[in-house]
Amino acid sequence: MKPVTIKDIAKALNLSSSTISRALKSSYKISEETQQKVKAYALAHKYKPNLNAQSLKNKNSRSIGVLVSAISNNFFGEVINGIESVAHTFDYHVIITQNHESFEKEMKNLQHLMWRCVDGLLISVSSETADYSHIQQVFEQGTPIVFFDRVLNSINTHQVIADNVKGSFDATDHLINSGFRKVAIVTSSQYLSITKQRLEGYENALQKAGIPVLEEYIRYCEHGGMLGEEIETAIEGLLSMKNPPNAIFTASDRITLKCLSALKKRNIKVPGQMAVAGFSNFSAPELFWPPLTTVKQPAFEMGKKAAELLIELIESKKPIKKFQRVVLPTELIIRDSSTKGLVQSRALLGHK
Amino acid sequence: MKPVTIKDIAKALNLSSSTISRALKSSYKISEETQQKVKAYALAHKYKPNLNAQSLKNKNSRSIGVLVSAISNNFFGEVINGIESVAHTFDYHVIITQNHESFEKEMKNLQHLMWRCVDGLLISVSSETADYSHIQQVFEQGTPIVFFDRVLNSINTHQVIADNVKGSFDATDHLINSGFRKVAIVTSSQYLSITKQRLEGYENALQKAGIPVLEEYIRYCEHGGMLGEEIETAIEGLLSMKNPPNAIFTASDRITLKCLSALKKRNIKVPGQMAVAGFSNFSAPELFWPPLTTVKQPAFEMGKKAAELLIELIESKKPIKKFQRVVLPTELIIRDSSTKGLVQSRALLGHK
DNA sequence: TATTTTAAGGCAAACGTTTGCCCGGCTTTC
DNA sequence: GAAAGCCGGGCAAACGTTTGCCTTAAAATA
Repeated sequence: MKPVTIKDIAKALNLSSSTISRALKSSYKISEETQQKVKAYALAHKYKPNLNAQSLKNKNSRSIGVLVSAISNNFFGEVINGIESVAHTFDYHVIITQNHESFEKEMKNLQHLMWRCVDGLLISVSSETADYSHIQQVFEQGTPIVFFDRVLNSINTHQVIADNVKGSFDATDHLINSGFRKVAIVTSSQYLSITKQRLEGYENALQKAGIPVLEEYIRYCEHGGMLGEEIETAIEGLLSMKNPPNAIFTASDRITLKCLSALKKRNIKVPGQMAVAGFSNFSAPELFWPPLTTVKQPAFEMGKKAAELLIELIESKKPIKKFQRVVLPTELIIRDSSTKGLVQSRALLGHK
Repeated sequence: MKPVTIKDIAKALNLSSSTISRALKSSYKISEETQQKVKAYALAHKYKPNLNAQSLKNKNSRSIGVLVSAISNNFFGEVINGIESVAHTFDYHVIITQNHESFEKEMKNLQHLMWRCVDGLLISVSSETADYSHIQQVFEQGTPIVFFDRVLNSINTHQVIADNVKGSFDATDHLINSGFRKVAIVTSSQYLSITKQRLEGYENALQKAGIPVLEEYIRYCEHGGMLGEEIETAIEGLLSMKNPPNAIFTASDRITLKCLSALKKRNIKVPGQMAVAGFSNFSAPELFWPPLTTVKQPAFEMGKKAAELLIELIESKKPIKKFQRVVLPTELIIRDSSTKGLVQSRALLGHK
């Protein structure tokens, strides 16, 4: 019934607790023979170290904390799968926290994780996060951190991101090449690294085509699209222009979804009246109407790589000074939402 | 830098540790005056009890474990949001584990959670789970458990489920009333409670309409649709019948999605050649083509209720003998995928 | 032979809380 | 006036591990 402890083993084998502890750790101070005996007994009796006791003593917890905006977001769901896949093989536990794009919640979650003595943090900041002193602080206290997706450049540590510049360049370029020269962008808050990067790719593509960048074609969503009216305002603003766009590049899962809803509500046909392409990791973009042209990020790999780097950071004896910035390739998948007629009409014919 | 401990407070206030501990807990053994003093000091110095020390002493952890199949499933994502909403107000932490419909993983996760000394469990079993001895065991050891969604009747504790019988009755009935009398069902593994319940509703609706239940119209997916070929086999089986169905009722998020993909791949028009309605909590079913008729479960409420019951179970002084079976209402939302012509043609016209 | 080294392991304190028991002083009760 | 009953609080052990330091005996060195 009761779990077996080191003391139990000590008593059974007529040794002291310290010997057991050391034997299980293969300390050089314990003879090979004794080690074997102890390990065999431990295995046979399913000894599991008491995590709380270990944590109390070592001031760690064999767990890593994850800060994301929302797990219902398919992208983050996949990232977490990647994180767990490596964390579990290294026997770390993953504690997931969601901030729902709220700075307030992000701070609370961070505090909570620190209280839980997590050994390291995997962070993708909220779209409201303009002030990073809370993160800076725990970083300076020595907590290992790896950023992914939405990174903070002011904190010198590993980063794992998608090639946002190229991804949005590809999408915008594709829209332009498909005949849409009036391309708007609906994106997250200015604070976010991904916003800056995706904006850069968007502007690069326009520049390449010799199209001037219109400020009014760029719409930010302070709360990353969490608030319904954000998107409504953005779409309404774009549509009511004297020279409205005929294509929209949407910069995230949630924004893509809400933009499409907003357009549908207004009976704007996509792609007939408005072409759409966006960053997104939906599980079935081909089932949408229209099938969505998407820039897909390698979410699972991102989580995997970030977790690997973090655990390396945690377990490294000597402090690591050289930090990596891992950039993962994105993939543009062209479907109907961004095309001018052809594919669409085939689809229509199919439904006759 | 170092977090303040009870000992620090004791030293500062010239009291003993035990007094501090009791004062913070408002023990009757400590005078009102001293309590005030201690609490004020604790607050001022941001005292946070060391969780590991508490857990070690009390053999609990102020955390609850959650067993689900996959958080990328929108339904479970929402359930977890509900769970967290109440857990956090009661200062419990939520540890989420995914089994990806694997019995093996479910057992591992359960063991891991027990190792972490979770104070209680929120369980929705995997579709492979036919043997529940692992759950039975921790239950008998006294761990509070609340089941949700996919429940186990053999273990006597609280259950929170959706009204699966009525939900699938509604959907099937609606399909029949829309003119589809050859309704098949693609569902999860036979083991699951939701499968049995949803099958019951399906059969009730057929019975009401005087339609005999055809065994070949019922297709199970042992792995809940995790394996691509499961759905392929099911769809292929249905389509190759001498008397194929003209409507499919799909019993879960994942199955709905994969069935639609499989149909699309075969160029079967929905709803022209095959009507579809299914259980699902997609965030934007109206953006699919066709817009999906869905039975929506109150996922957030389910998580909330389950967590409330669990925490009550955990914190109750006297053992609770009387267990509830909470049944939450479902909602049928009719869209194009299940209709015969009218709405669909409107949609087509709109795209001309 | 006397001394140092090494190997193998034990002792006990420590991590931060909790809690059963004890204690001194004051008020009550007979 | 002595016994009993609070009241407010302290002592110390315990939870299960870890680790610095000590001990012992044997082996190596001088």
